[in-house]
Amino acid sequence: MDKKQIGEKVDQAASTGRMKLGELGSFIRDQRKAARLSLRKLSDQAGISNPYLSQIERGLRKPSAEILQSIAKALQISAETLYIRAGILDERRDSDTISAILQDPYLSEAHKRSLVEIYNNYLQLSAEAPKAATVKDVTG
Amino acid sequence: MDKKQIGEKVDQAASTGRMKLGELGSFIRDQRKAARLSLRKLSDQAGISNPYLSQIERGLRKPSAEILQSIAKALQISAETLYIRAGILDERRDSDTISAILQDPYLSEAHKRSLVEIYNNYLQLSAEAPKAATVKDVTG
DNA sequence: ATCTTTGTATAACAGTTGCAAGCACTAGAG
DNA sequence: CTCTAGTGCTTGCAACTGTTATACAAAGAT
Repeated sequence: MDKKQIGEKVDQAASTGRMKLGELGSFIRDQRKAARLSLRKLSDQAGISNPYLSQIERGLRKPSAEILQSIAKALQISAETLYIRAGILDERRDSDTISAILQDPYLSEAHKRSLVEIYNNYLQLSAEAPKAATVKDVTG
Repeated sequence: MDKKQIGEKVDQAASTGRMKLGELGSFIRDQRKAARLSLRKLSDQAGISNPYLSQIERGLRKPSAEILQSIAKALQISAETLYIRAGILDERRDSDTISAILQDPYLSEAHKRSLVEIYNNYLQLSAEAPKAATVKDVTG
């Protein structure tokens, strides 16, 4: 990888970061408008300064998780929604139930397998259900 | 609420915050030691400076979600674990499995109830599991 | 004994986060 | 028309986050 390619990689990473902040900001602004709130109203309710909220919406600043939490609460949406958009949290997979079972910290491997199997049996009894997912499908 | 009570409230909140950072730091140190890693080794693997990791472990600094993510990855634990301890994420994610079962669009109510019951039975067979969660607990 | 590793202290520093004060503009009321 | 209230943004700044470099004491290894 020569210098030109390294330069391109860096530029790409930088603009990707900015895009993420812009998306988050746009999303917050959209939610705010959907809630019929002015920027000042939302900032008051979230307990943050209105210039700062403005900067966040325009993607100029990267707010901490705490600020995101405050905004989410004021918007009456889940904080996780904002965390996901901010890149703090991963997006849940499609096969939530199996995924949740497999990641449960309190289940043994044997119990996990049993639950997955029971779950798949139940799916087969439901005409509207998708094709039964396997453990392999989930772990990829 | 008179001034004395307000003062006590503020003091309590402040010390609660400090306790939270100390808990997080202790947890990270415990995990590090369980993994038989030196502070310098973990900081290298996490890509953060060792004095900073030391300060985090001693509860002197409040790391960003990104730093927590790096530490979690180096410790091979989920970032969510650290987020919860840092107060970024609610512990209600602990009942992910039940929550996922209940929200699964392809399960009938009867099947949901059955799966939850089986899950709770498995929890009771595990000494380390938390107290069995009920459907009511999850839905709030 | 010496040398290495470990965790911590400290200071200086750069960059970032979030705020307060203030500005420019628009819409509506009188 | 003027004035007021509301709106979103600009700017400068303080505090914080995270780094680097250096140093030290204690523990562990040879």
